[in-house]
Amino acid sequence: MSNSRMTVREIARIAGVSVATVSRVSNGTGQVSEEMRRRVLEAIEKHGYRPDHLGRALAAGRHGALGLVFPGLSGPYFTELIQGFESEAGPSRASVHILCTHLRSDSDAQVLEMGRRVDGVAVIGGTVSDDALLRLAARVPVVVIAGPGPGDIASVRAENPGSMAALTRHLLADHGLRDLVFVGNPEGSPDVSERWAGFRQAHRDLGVTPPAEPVAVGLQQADGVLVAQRLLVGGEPLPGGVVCANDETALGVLVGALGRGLRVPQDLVITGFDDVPTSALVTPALTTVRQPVRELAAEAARLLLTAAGRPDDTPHGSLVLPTELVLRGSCGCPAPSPGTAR
Amino acid sequence: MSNSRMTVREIARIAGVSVATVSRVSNGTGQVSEEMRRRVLEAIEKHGYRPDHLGRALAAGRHGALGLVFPGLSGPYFTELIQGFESEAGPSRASVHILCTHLRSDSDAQVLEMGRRVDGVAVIGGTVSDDALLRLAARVPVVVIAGPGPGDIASVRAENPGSMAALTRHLLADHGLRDLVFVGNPEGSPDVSERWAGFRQAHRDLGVTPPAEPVAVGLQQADGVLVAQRLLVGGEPLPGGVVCANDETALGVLVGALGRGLRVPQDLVITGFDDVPTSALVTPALTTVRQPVRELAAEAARLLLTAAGRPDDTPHGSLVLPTELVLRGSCGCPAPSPGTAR
DNA sequence: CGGGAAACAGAAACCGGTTACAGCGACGAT
DNA sequence: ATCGTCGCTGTAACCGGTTTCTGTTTCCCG
Repeated sequence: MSNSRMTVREIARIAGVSVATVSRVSNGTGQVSEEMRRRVLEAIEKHGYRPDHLGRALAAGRHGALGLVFPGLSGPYFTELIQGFESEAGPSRASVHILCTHLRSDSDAQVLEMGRRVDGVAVIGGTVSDDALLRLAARVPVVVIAGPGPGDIASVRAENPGSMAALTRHLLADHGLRDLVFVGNPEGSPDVSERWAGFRQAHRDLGVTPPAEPVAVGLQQADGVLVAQRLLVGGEPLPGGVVCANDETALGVLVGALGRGLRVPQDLVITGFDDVPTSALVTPALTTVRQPVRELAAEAARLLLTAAGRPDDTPHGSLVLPTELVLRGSCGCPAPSPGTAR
Repeated sequence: MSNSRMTVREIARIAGVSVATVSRVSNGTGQVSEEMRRRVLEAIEKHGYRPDHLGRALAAGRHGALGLVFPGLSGPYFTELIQGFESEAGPSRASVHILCTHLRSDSDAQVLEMGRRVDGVAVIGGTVSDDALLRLAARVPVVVIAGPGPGDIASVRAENPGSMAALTRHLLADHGLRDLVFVGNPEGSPDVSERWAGFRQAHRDLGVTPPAEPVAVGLQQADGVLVAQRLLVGGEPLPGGVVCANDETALGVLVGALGRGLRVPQDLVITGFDDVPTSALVTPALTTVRQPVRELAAEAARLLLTAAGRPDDTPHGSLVLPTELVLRGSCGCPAPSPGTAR
């Protein structure tokens, strides 16, 4: 029963066979006679032997693990990402290492260190330097999630500028809104940068002058609440609409606006990006862009797992998953009847 | 420069020394003459050698890693937990493995498997069976976060029943409210179970009959919105107050209530538990109980790291961190002036 | 009955580090 | 001059598995 200190050699001694035979039985490889198999299995069963992961990994030259690097922010987006990644790695018996860079300066070194503990690393765009990314890719397969990979490093991303442009055009043309503000920091992440670009492009396409600067804040719900405080007080005229870089800030703005007695969308139009579960449920429901976050991470894990199998090292190319414009009440579109809301 | 296939023996051959010397130099242990050190460092530098983690771990008999098991739910609570854990493990050069059970049936086996890849495991209460927990603890140090550990397994938790009772007494006695409902599923997690107990205890202490059943829903913001839909429609009389098992559902209920034109706290009182960042920023600000989530996880990591050092295996005892009642506007207490809100 | 192939078991090398132990030279003390 | 000590270095064993390679049977077929 004492499973602690059991090794192949110990089991071999007990079963009266060689270590090779024990290994073959425990792995189901090679040819073993019925008699031998029985003896070995009996010893294994009796002493609760399970092969040590380290020895196995060392011999195989593989860790059986994937790494996931993300900035260390709160919210549904990142848990969703983690779970999408994990749900794909788990069935392949690969464990998942995570690293929160917290946007610290030594994160490059930490990522490199992670590179020698796993068989592949997925990095959220904007968390580590391009230099570190390239050095990392020299050792293990690397995939960038939600951002561009430098060099020929593979990337998995959602379609951002197109759908953000479509959303902005919808507000400008269909609802006739003007004086839109964009909430989000384009410097902070490639995703936001692309959305800001799409936002401006839509303006130019329609001959409208876009705002010169975004409202550069973080991506958390609390940031949205702060924006509402800043934007909706005093004698300042209300903006025509608040286009947020993600749903979390949009929900923050929404809560802040409703809490100040503003009516959405009559007094203020608000839109988000991501389509997190809450967005369909609030009143008014949030107009947003649906993004397959879980799929993004799952796809990254799949790429890494296949790349880890072959010596043909890093996967190439850039995979762009489609997004979908979701029009709900918060932009002024007629809200679907509550029963059919998804 | 080719760091790939460099081993101790290779470096030793190049530098013209023995593997022992290389190891001593790279680890800074033992006595090495200046001349030897120089030669070795030169070879290491020139060929970009970094010792392989697997070989080192195998020799040391330690993985240099901690595991974190959580159910796989979204939201700020879990990202907070992950980061608290990671921020403590990182500086000790321990990597963090995560496992989302998704409340699947085979999670016990997965947890056991994780047990042989790490030096210690932290498990969120309610995610794996007691049996699996005990088997796991036979191999590696184990700490339960936010829940009771079976046997003498250590646990780190926040004070739940007392602060929830204090909050409930405040609503019943100070605000004179009746017909409170409790939102949360006591079966789902030990935390919620303790809070439900505190809620009922406060009723009994004041001679008020508590509700027989909680509104048993999940812990996500979307669940709160659904509760608002269910609770606040039609001819049903409004409850006197909605006491939520955590802030996320409370924020969901708040958004749902505000979206229906209800005034909080005049028409409906809402309280939460956790004090997530958003709760202080919404209007009205959410009355809640502050819980040191990050600290909880960090403390668990610390316990595991010290336990992993010594052969004295699993840590014992149960550590209970204090919580703090935070009275804000959503229960009817006078809201602090906006400038001083924290 | 002889020959070849297939089935099976074990010894030993290997994965990439760490470290106990032994050996060797230089130095100081007796 | 001799002995002990100290400082440094190398050899080899070890961590716990997998796998190659060799050798022995056994079986089948001509």
